[in-house]
Amino acid sequence: MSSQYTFTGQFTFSIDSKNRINIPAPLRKQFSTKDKKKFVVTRGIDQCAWIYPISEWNFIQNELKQLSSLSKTNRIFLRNHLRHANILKFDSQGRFVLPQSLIDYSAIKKDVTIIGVLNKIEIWNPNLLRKIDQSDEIDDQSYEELSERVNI
Amino acid sequence: MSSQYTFTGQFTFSIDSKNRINIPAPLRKQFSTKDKKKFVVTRGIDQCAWIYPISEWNFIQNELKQLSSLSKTNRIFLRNHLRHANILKFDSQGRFVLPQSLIDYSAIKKDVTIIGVLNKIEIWNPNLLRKIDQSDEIDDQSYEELSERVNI
DNA sequence: TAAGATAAGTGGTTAATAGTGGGTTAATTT
DNA sequence: AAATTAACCCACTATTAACCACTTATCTTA
Repeated sequence: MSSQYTFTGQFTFSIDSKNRINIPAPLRKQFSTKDKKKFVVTRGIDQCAWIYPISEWNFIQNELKQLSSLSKTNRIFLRNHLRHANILKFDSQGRFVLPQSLIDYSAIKKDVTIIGVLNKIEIWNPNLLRKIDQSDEIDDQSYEELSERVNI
Repeated sequence: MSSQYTFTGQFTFSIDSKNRINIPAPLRKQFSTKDKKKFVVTRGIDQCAWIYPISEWNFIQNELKQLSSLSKTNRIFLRNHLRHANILKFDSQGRFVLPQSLIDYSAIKKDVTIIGVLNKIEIWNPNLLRKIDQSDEIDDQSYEELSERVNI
């Protein structure tokens, strides 16, 4: 069963003096009535924050349950993924306050770049994203491997 | 399963002061009632913008959903493919506004050349397209390789 | 083939919404 | 009880989307 969410697009917003960030309307509109305005913010694997609608997060949690804690990698991964997860909801203007720990982790100052990546939303420091963009080229070998699994 | 869309032809239109571009009627007429007026504009692999009817795009999205974000290559690939994708619909006159980022990317000024390429539509700066046209000749060797896979 | 009718392409105006900022009250913490 | 934080409300501005209007081209039909 696959996700109902298909976030796309890129937006440049700002974080205000009360650490509030606005969710871009095109993304916010996708939130189903079932999920109300609830979502989870947590650490991304890269240096950014990830946002999952609550139903997505529940699905991910079920996936995570399959990882045995006998493996050290699993233990570390589970810890880091779960301990920084905050269940939030956005206010009547569509904003939420980004926890200080995530502001620090993703080195966010004044501006943020918000991008939709299918079932999640990423919050970036614009400069970091730009840097990643340039350094993280996908090599031909990886493209070859991708092509065997994805037909587009 | 192959696409229902078979866009063909070339048209020269203009972009107006509000960054609106008209979809040529022959192409627009193909949009199925199922797709309403919804489509996706995104970066082409060459220096142009690509338009996919929403059902075409959904197919691509479903393929992308199979990629786990635990892989770094996947994360980069997903981000860069999705962040430039804008879900839009054309207005009652058959136009849409081309996002500024795509205007920049494809170096569009006043005139645009719109061409149908099977399941997608390409938006070009006429000068760029002309230049590509001259430099990107297909050599005999490549034609040979093509001939083994496509029977026309 | 000429004239009317229809559709297509382009331009502008208005009304609604989105993004942002700040203040007030309620809740929680110390 | 004081202080800090979180929820809620109101307001301003800029952008966007819906609407209306005009000109040119194409098609139809007498």
